Amino acid sequence: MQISSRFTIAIHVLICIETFKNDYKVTSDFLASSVNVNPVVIRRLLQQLKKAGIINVTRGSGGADLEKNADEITLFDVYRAVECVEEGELFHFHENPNPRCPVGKNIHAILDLRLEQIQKAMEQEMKSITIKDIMDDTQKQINQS
Amino acid sequence: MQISSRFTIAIHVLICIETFKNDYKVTSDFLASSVNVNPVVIRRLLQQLKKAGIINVTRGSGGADLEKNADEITLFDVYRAVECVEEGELFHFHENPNPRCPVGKNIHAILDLRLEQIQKAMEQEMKSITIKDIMDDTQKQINQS
DNA sequence: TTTCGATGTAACTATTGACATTACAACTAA
DNA sequence: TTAGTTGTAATGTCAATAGTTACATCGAAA
Repeated sequence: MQISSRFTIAIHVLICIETFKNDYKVTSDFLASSVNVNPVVIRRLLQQLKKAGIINVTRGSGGADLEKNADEITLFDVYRAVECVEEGELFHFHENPNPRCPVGKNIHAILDLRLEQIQKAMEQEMKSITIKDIMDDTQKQINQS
Repeated sequence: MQISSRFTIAIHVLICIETFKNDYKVTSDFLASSVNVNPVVIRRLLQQLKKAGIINVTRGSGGADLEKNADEITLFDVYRAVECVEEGELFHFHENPNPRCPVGKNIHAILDLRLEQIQKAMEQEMKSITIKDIMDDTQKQINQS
């Protein structure tokens, strides 16, 4: 099972918002066209990003813009905002192991620390990358192509 | 979306195989009882671990045992063996972004390196932990409880 | 103050993947 | 040959993602 495409779509959306902020009104239709999904999917996503304090969405006249500076938004913030994993737990634990088996009884206690260690490694890496970094990558890539 | 419980079940199974190897014939029914899932789920999992060269499964008379030493099996080996993520890609990319949008056209090239960087961080951590480590944790935990 | 373009959200559907379960052929040792 | 086990196909159930339609609500401009 992979981490939901909501994550990559969210990054795509944030890059678009920042890239086109001076030239276009960045609406859900505009974004939906770039990402190539249904506008409602984008609107739902924008709500999640808004709740997390990452963007503003303007009702009525329309459009979205960043609430924070691009270098203050990390990929971890985005990841958390779009709730790709339930309750922040990357690994799905099998429930109800047999309590009468010494391994089954203790497996949760045994593995919790190790799984957390792995998850933390991933999250640390996410925290080290900001939307600003991706914006810079984007400029380079667009200039090249 | 979380990483499949196949991963934690596989670790549970390997710990059981090693813990009980001298006292029981470790069959799919035995394992199913400890994990508390259907024996067929265990058999399918055992096949994946076998294909990866991690364990042996004895047809006919039954039972499973490790093919390598516990300190030569990393959590990454297990993770790969049970194919928790499609084609080794942790992140699900949205397909068909708009090629006429400068962001949509380049988003894949822009993000690929960064996502790989995050995935690698997680995989490195997985490679640093072996079944032997978990076995040691298990002994401590069982003695305590 | 009406109109227009947009957001916010509910409702429904389709699709996909995980996991459970039944059934049975194939195999091995006693 | 028999009993116990593995290997695997077939089928069912459930949850999550994502697509779509529909419409109430909002805000700015005509």
